[in-house]
Amino acid sequence: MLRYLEQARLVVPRRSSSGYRLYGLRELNQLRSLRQLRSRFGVELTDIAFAARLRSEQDLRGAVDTWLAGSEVGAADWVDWEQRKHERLLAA
Amino acid sequence: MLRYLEQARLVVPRRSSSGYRLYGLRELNQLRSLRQLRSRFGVELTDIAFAARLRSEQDLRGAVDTWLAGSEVGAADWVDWEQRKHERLLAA
DNA sequence: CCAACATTCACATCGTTGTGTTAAGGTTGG
DNA sequence: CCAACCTTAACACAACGATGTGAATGTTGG
Repeated sequence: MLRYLEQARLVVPRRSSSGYRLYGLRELNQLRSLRQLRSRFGVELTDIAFAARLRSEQDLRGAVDTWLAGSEVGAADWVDWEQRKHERLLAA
Repeated sequence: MLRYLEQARLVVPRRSSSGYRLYGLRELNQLRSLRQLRSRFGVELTDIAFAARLRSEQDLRGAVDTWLAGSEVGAADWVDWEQRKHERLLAA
């Protein structure tokens, strides 16, 4: 999993001269808070990727905002959706 | 696909008395702009779901912002990621 | 030197996303 | 009435996300 997160550039440890991954305080904190984000909010990695894009890509943010406004998607709908996903999980 | 979008509550047409889906101008616009969002920005449906959550769930937005700030993930990294995904697709 | 670690690479698995297909049947315009 | 639509339900499926497992090999503290 750590390798996966590294490849996704989410938590990238430094390397020792012989290639060993060195996890410092910074990385441990990232890992802990990342786990919190995921368990408490059901956030997925692609979601974080998207959040990062939203804050840096101006026109993307505009387009998304426009879409959301134009379609009156109350967040309640989406919460419902995520919730049903959860329920399906629990049913197994 | 239309059924899928309806179930995901993204584009929900009205129904005739006998259950037929009635797509009006509003829905057609939603479909067109949705397709643009996807093709131009590589946005996925879960991303839009997440954007909707971000704008309504205060504490979630805070948590994500904190995480992004604390880990100095330049958006360039994520763009890279998405780009490699694309390249892999094209390679097939 | 060697046991206990680490590394990469490759593969396996399970659920989700986004699509399409087919079957069995209801609605409707002409 | 009937052909041409629509509906739901069920299944199929490739790609991706998130995770684990194993083999073959390198590093290191004592």
